[in-house]
Amino acid sequence: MRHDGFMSSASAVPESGRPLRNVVAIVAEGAAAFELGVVCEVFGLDRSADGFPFYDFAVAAVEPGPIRTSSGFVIDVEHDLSRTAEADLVVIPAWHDIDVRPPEAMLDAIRDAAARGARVLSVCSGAFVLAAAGLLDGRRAATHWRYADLLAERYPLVRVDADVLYVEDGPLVTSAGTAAGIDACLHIVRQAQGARVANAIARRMVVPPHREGGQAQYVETPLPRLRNRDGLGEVLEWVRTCLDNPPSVDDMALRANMSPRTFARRFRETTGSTPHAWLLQQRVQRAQELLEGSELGIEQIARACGFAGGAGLREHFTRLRGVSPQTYRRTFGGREAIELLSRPA
DNA sequence: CGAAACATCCGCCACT
DNA sequence: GTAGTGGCGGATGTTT
Repeated sequence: MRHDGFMSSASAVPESGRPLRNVVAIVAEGAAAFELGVVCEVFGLDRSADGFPFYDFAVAAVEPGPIRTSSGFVIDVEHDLSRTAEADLVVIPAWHDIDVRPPEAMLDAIRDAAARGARVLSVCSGAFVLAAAGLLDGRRAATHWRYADLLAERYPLVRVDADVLYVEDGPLVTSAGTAAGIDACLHIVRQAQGARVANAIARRMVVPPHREGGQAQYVETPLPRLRNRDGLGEVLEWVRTCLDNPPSVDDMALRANMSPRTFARRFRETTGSTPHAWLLQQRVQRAQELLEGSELGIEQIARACGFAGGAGLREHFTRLRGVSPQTYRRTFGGREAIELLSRPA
């Protein structure tokens, strides 16, 4: 398994395509502070000292200068849209008024970016900007549930999916309201820099831990009703109930009604990890929970997580978390533990 | 710690 | 021709 090194995965281009270094968020008068904030949090902080990838991040507008957010405060935008010319990812955090057609310069900028092969991400009502540019024609898309019907009505060629947190279709990623933007941003990081970097950033943001491990759990799990497009999510849930006696990869494939080979492929496509590597992550996470929240001994915890003895647990816990189980329990707790786990191994 | 037995992963390729 | 599937085998990783 080679998904555990930040340095290697951060510098190399992973399996899924182009590098991700240059990120631009486009804003306009009435910009949504939270949606923009999410993008800034994921891509705009320099965490390189901790071994995270560094993004060349900028906020741009058609006309640089002061822009008033929907919350009333003013931000000073330094860049104009020429800044998007070298972007690997262009983000439309939201659009202040879906009845107002975005300026042609903005539409041109994202069309050019997409034509160049850059990725384009929208959050919430930002999907209307992508749709106005014609980029979503014939593609699946997500937006805030309040706007889903309207988006489908105005742009009949867009296949609006109202159930998911975000949708990836080709180079385009569209996400639902506000916080779903976090999931979409992390998804893009996961593809470009690997699941482990994405998970670590998620930890750093103190996003609930059950969101880690892959999109299958939440992309394919609709907000209102439960539906699993390929049965993967159900299998993941099932595996979680028997971590003390972990199923083999073949068992999981059987449960998913797929051949082991296809199961492994599906698994990588949706989670960015391999079945066994993911399973180990789950077992170590369970151990982590038990170390914090129970009085069980290391041996007992090891057995509860499917290890034959403390040695196996120690090896994997240390590798994946950077400290031994003992040290973790003894030295760290609560907030400090979160801080510790944010560091590369 | 190493060794041996066992499981997983992934490129390759034939097949639908 | 293109796209998806799944078997195979050797390198690699895991368990005992």
